[in-house]
Amino acid sequence: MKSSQDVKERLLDVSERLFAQKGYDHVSIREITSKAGSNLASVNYYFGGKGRLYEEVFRQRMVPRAKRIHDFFRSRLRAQKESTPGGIIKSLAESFMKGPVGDEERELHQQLIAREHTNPTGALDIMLKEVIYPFAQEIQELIKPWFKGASKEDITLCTLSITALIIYFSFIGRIPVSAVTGRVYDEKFTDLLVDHITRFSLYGLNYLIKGKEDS
Amino acid sequence: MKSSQDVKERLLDVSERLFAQKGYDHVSIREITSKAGSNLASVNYYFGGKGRLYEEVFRQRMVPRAKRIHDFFRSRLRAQKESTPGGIIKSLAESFMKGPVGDEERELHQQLIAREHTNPTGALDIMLKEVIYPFAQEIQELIKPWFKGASKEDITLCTLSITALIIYFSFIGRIPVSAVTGRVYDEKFTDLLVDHITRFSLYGLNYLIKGKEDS
DNA sequence: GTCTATAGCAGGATAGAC
DNA sequence: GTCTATCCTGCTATAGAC
Repeated sequence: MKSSQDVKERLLDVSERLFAQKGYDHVSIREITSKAGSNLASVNYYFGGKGRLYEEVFRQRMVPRAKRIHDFFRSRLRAQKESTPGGIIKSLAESFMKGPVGDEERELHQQLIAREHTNPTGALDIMLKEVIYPFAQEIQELIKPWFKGASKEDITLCTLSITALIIYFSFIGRIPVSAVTGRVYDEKFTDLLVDHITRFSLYGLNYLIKGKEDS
Repeated sequence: MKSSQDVKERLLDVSERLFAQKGYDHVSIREITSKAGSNLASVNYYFGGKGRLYEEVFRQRMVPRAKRIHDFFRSRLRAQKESTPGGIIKSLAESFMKGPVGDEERELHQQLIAREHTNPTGALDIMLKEVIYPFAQEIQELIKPWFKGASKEDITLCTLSITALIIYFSFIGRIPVSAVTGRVYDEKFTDLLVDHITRFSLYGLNYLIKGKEDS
């Protein structure tokens, strides 16, 4: 039995994958509906158009998944006795790069986010408001107690730098990263990257302490 | 007098701006030719199609501009008595974020590069081979002597991390960066970012030295 | 070399039968 | 609710006049 719920869910699943793989413009309603095994008119019937379907993918798939990653990060953190900066960063990198979702799903997620960064539609705003902004606030609060003397702005920028590294290495920069290092993104390389990001960021954070000493 | 050279040049200039602003798919030959004041057929006549025009934009505009930025970096470096890691990184960030081109041109350049990262066509390969790869090699060679004990791979990853920060803060991450910091990208903020990237990276590099001491 | 007119195609959306 | 047939728009590319 395929209830109308099933059709909607399948449309969301199929279109999310296609949007991530090929980008919004390169996916046609014809392709979505044929792969979802539904009718050509179904996208318009259920969502009111291709653009609305895209938005719903963010609301019903991307946001909840991002929240799961967020929760995963929190539980990781609780598992440590004490949240040191190193522990925070490592939990962060691992949550994003090896988090609570399958490899393929994570890749879809990162790909769509990356596309929205360079081709922003309204959908990025949904993520910003629902996930990115609150998450950023939380990280800042976690880091702050360790760097009492640092300004709020410096802490914010450091937080952004850590996410920049994660986003770049986990997806946006894949092509140049592979080209320059000569490596493919297998599990071993991902582990190496998590390790690198953690250490580079951890040392980077030190400027919050030592920044004022030298000139 | 408009020689055929003029038409070609105008087509390259106009289309580069449009491709950067709207992305390849959202620019039509009609718009390009009308803004360039040339005929609808001129793109096909001179370049052999929209795709070829796009490639030529990279070959004739992006690559030379990137080489100018590269040269600017080198001259910056020579101006210092001694190339310390801090000097190298600062020159790097400044070359990209305040380099030898006007603000609008730099924004176009970064925008196109960013689009190619998430929507790769063959054009990114041109940049990789002609600019990105050789540039990355050069930076590595510059940094290497300062961190004798570090592995080649770690140095490569650090180099990539520095470029990741530059790329993220200068364009890809603009929307989240503005949202989280509450600031707009004016000259003052750009200066602050250059400063932050330099310091964060400089401290980050330290793990190349100290990495082995602590477990 | 330059231009117009048009071929040829693909896509989103919808009307209306069932 | 589901499906098909079709409309309409917008695009690239090109043929052929000038």
